[in-house]
Amino acid sequence: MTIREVAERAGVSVATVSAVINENKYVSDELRSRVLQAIRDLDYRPNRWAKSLATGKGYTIAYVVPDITNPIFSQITKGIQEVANGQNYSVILCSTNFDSPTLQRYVDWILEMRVDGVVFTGSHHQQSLDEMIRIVKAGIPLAAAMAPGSAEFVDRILINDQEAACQAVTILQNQGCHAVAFLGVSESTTSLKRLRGYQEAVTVYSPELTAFGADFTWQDGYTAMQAILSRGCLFDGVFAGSDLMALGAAAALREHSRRIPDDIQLMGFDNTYAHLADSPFQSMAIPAFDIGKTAADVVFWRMNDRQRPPTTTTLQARLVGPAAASRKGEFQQQ
Amino acid sequence: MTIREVAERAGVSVATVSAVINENKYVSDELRSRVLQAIRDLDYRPNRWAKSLATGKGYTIAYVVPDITNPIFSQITKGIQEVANGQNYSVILCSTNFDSPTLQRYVDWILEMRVDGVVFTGSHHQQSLDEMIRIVKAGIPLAAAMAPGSAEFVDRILINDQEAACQAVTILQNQGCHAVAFLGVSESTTSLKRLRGYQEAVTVYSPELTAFGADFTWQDGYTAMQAILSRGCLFDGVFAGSDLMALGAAAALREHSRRIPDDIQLMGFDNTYAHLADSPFQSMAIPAFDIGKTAADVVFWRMNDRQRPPTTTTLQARLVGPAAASRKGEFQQQ
DNA sequence: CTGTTAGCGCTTTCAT
DNA sequence: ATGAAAGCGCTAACAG
Repeated sequence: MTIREVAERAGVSVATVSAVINENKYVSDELRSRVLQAIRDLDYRPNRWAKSLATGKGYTIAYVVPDITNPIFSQITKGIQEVANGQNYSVILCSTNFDSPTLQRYVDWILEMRVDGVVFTGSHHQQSLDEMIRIVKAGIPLAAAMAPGSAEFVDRILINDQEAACQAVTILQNQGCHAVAFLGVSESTTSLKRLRGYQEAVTVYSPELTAFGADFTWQDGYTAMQAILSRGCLFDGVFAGSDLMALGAAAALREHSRRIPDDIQLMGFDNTYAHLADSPFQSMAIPAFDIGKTAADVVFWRMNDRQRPPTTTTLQARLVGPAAASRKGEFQQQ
Repeated sequence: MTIREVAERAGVSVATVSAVINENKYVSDELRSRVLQAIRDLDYRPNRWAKSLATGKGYTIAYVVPDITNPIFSQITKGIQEVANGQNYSVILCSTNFDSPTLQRYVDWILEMRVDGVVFTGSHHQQSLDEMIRIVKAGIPLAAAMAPGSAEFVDRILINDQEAACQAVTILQNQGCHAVAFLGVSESTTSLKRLRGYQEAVTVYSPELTAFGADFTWQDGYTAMQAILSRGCLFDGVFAGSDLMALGAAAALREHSRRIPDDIQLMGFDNTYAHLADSPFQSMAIPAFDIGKTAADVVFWRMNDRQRPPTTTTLQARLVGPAAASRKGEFQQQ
C-alpha cells in the first residue's frame, strides 16, 4: 500500500496525495475529497521509514533508564510520554537493567535511529557519563534527569536534595524530635547532598546517629537502623534515604520494640511506599512525573536552540504526610 | 555521514561497504580493512530509516500496556526486552494510561511504523479487542499477555488463575484455616476465574465470606474486608485478589484487632508487596518476567509461521511465603 | 493549483 | 570479487 497506489486510485499525482496528508499545500476540495476517499478505500497508511528518510525527522525521543521497575523511573516515563505525545512524538524505552553492554547497545541504537532527542537517567558510574558524551557529540539534544553533579556539560533536571533533607529534618524537629538519626547510602552523591541538608538542620552533628548502606534497599535500611540501635544512643526520629529503607528501618525498630510514631517519628524519601506501611510515615515526595515532563520540555527546547549553554532546572521535593497520603494505590490487572 | 562518503574514503563502491557491514558477501581482506578503517575514521553509523526502507524490516516490536507504573507490567516489559534484544530487536513502549484516544494513537503509530510484532496487555474493554483486531488485520504478529478470555483469535499467554486460586485456598486450609474469605473484583474475568478456583477449594461456598471491589487497589481491599467484617461471620483466612488488596485488608483487620498471622492467615496475589508488609504474608506470584519472555517468543515464532492457528500458552503462578520472600527490594536512585 | 522529478541512504540484483 | 544502477516510499523544489 503506497502513496502511488493512492494517487492512481484517486486519479491525481503523488504530490497531491502528500499535500492532502500533510495539509501543507493548498488542494482543491474536489481533489482532496477524492484523495481522502482513496485513502479510506485502501486503508492506506504512510510509511514512517520513507517519511523519516525524506524529511530527516523521526519524531521519536528515547528514554534511557537503569531500571523501569523502579516506581520513580516509571513515573518519569509517564511524564516524558505526556509531553512527547502532545508534540506527536513517541517515546522509546531503553531500560538497561544496570548492565553496561546493554547500555552501550542502546546508545548505538539511538545513534543509528537518528532519534530526535534523549532523556537520560543514569547512575554515577563513569560509563553513564561516557555514553551521554557520545550522544551529545552526535548532536542529539539530551536532558539528564537526576544526574550526578559531574554532568554539567548537559541539560540537567535535579531536585533540591540538600534543601529538602534540611526541611525534612526540621519538620521532624518541629514535631518534637530532639535527636534525628540519618540513614544514607555511601558512594551516592544524592545521599551526600541529603546528609549536608541533615547537618544543616541539626544543631549538633553526632556521627553516631548516622549509618550508611550500599544502596537504597529495604535491607540497607534494616541494617543501617540496626547499626544505630546497637550503639545504644538515644534518638526519637529517623530520616531515611528512601521509603524502602524506611520500611527496613521500621522493621528493625519494631524488633527493638520501638513504636512508630509513638516512640519514633519516621520520615522516608521518594514517597513510593510510605502510605502502604502498617504505620504510615511521612516522606519527602520526589516529583517524578514533573521531572519527566520537564526533561522532555528541555529536550524540545534544546531542539530549537542548540547553542545555548547547558541549563540546570531544579524541582522541589515536597512533604507528604500520613494524613495527606491517598491510600488509593493504582493496581489494575485486567 | 552516509555510506557513500565511507565508500569514497575507502576507495570502493557503496555495495562493498554494504557487504562489509552486513557480512553477507565475500569481500577481500584488503578492501574490508580499508572499509572498516574508513568507518572508524568517520565514526559512521548506518541510517536505520534507509535500511528499514530498503529491507522492509524495522527490527522493533511494540509493547502496548495500560500502565507502566504497575510492577507486574514493568516486569513483563523486562521479559520482552530480554528476548527482543537477544534477537537484535528493540522494544517500543506504548503506555496508554488506560486512555482510549492514547491507545488508538499508539496503534495508528504501530501501523505506520511497520513494527515487526506487538505484545499487547489490555483491559477487558471492547476497545482493546478492537485495536488488537486492527493490528492483526494489518498482518502484524501479535501476542496478548494476560488477555481476557474473549481474545481467542490471537496468540495468548495466560496464567492458571483458577487453578492457582484453588491451590492458594487449599494451602491456607492445610495451614489450619477453616473458613477462608475471598476478596475479588467485580467485572474482572481474572477475578472470576479465581473465584471459581476458590469455590472449587472450599467444601461449602458461603457468599457472605466473599466481597468485591471495583478494582485491585488498596482501597478496594480495605473496603471489601470491612464489608465482610461487618457481617460478623467467622473466618480465619483471607485470600485477596492482589497484594495491594491484601495490604488494604490487613489494615481493616488491624482496626478490628485481628492479628496476622496469629488470628488470620493472609494470602495475596501477584507477590508485588507481600514481603514489604509489617507482617509479611503469603502470595501467589505471577511469573511476570516469564510472561513477557514467552509473549515475545511467541511473537517471533509467529513471524516465521503466519498460518498456524492461534495458540494459548498457560504459565503457572507459584506460592511465595513470608519465609521464602527475599526482603531485598530493588530500589536504586543513583 | 497540480504534476514531474530528483533525491533521502541503503540494499540488492546483475553484469563484469 | 567488485561495482553500477535500480529501486524502497515519501517529500519538496520546480515547472507548468
